[in-house]
Amino acid sequence: MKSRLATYFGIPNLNVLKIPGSGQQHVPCHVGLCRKYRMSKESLAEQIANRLRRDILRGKLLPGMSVKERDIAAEIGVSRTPIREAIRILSKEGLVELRPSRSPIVALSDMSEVSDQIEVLVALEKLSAELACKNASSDEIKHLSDITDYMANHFDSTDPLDMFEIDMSFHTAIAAASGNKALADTHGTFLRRLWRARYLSAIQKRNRDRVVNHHTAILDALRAGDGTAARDAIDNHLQHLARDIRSVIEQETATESE
Amino acid sequence: MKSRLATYFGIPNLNVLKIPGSGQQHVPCHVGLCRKYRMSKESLAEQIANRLRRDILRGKLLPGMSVKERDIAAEIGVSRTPIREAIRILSKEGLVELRPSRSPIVALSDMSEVSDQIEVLVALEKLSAELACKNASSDEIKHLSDITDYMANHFDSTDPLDMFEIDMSFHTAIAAASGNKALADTHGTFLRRLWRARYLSAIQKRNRDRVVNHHTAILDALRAGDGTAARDAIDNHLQHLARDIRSVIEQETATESE
DNA sequence: TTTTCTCCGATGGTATACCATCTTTCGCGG
DNA sequence: CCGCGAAAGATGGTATACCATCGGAGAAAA
Repeated sequence: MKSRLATYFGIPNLNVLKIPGSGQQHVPCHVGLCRKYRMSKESLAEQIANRLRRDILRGKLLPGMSVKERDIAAEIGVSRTPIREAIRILSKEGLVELRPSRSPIVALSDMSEVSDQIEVLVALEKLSAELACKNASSDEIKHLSDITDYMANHFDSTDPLDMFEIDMSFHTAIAAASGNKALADTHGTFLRRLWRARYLSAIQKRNRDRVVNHHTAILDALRAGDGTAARDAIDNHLQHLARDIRSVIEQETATESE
Repeated sequence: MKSRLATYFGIPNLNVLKIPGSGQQHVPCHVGLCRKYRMSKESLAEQIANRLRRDILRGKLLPGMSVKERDIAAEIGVSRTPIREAIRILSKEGLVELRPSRSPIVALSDMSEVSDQIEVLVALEKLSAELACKNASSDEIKHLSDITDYMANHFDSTDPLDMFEIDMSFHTAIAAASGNKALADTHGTFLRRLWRARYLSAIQKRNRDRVVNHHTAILDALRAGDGTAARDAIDNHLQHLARDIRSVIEQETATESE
């Protein structure tokens, strides 16, 4: 019997053959085989964290739901140890909330928390843009340019979710172009935390021209190496985003309290 | 026999009585007793993380040293499980570096990384100050004022390490006064990451007047609710700090390569 | 019927055992 | 003497077992 984990991650039969109740004595090490067969260099815990993160961000696990170690372990077919570790990873990212001697729950972010996070994200991204003006390589600029072009040309013919991810990659690329790793990491953390709110907003408030214009303005400032203009362009872009997110959340909470 | 952990954390005899080799069957739960006796609400892993964090930041564990789960577990007298978790916590804070299938090592922050982190810290603290202008309560302002007064009056008669921690609390208090929890948390993370570099710099470049003047300027801006002035004052203060840190690190690396 | 208390099940925390991998060292052949 | 390979030790990754705690269900008392 092939474990659900194997199925989920597309690991072939030769790997992770698990007979329920047989213990783990003769089961090959996942990581080891993964590495040997060049399948995955992540530890089980990281893979599980990725899986749970996606489930949370996509809404399969809703805010407030409890995340039980044993249940998830049984569902995936691994022991509790890597599940625990995955949950800790997600808690550090702010996606789940640990409670002493209780099940962790999927973090429920109210409006004020989301607003706070947006505020920080804006500051980080403005700094990213400013630094990118000095440090971005021509390749990185081209990458940003390609993303913008693609969005302009395929906005209406692409799945909204895909387009959303492309949009995200634009912002991630700016953070990367800053050349400041600590900044890019932290920026990425906040982007992930806001993923769900951004996603909900993005699929509702689709506005090709606005997005493309904003991105173009940012790109122009980066090309010109004008730090102040880049900050302003980012600020303008994200203030619109913040407004959209707020309106979506208000709408969502209003629906819930009906 | 009292375990070293108990000794280390000042936990009295009734708690965490551990007979080496006796297993854990009849040993009371640390957390439980801790809570019952109002001793500590932290889990073992968190306590260990705190201990290791201090050891790293104070220089007992030097950058580049390996952090072996088994050794630490044996030294403290607990199992590897909470040690693992503690190490993960520290890795998320950037204090230790995880390596696949290798011992984690204490993060060695070269100049460029520290510079990057300072850059982010400055941005976060400028935002904190700006927000604090709007959101700080009179109590919070008074707290900041008290800290500044204390530093002015006791700078030379206080242990440099204590004075350093007081200085840190000034900056933490500003972040808290922003009213933005996500911001305060992230700011705290960067402050911790830079603890060692800041500490080394602080004990070398003691300059009462400069620090007090800077803090006073920041405080005045906060009182006036002048966001721009607050940002500038913070920026000025931290640019001096950055310069000091850089010079200390240059000096340190020069000494090492002798 | 309501309230309180007790007990048990669910769940997270910790300890221990085992496995895969990597590193290092030692031995053998050139 | 040198280089290569195999075996053993060190170390992180995972599985499993046990314990303390907490909350709710059910019983007992008001």
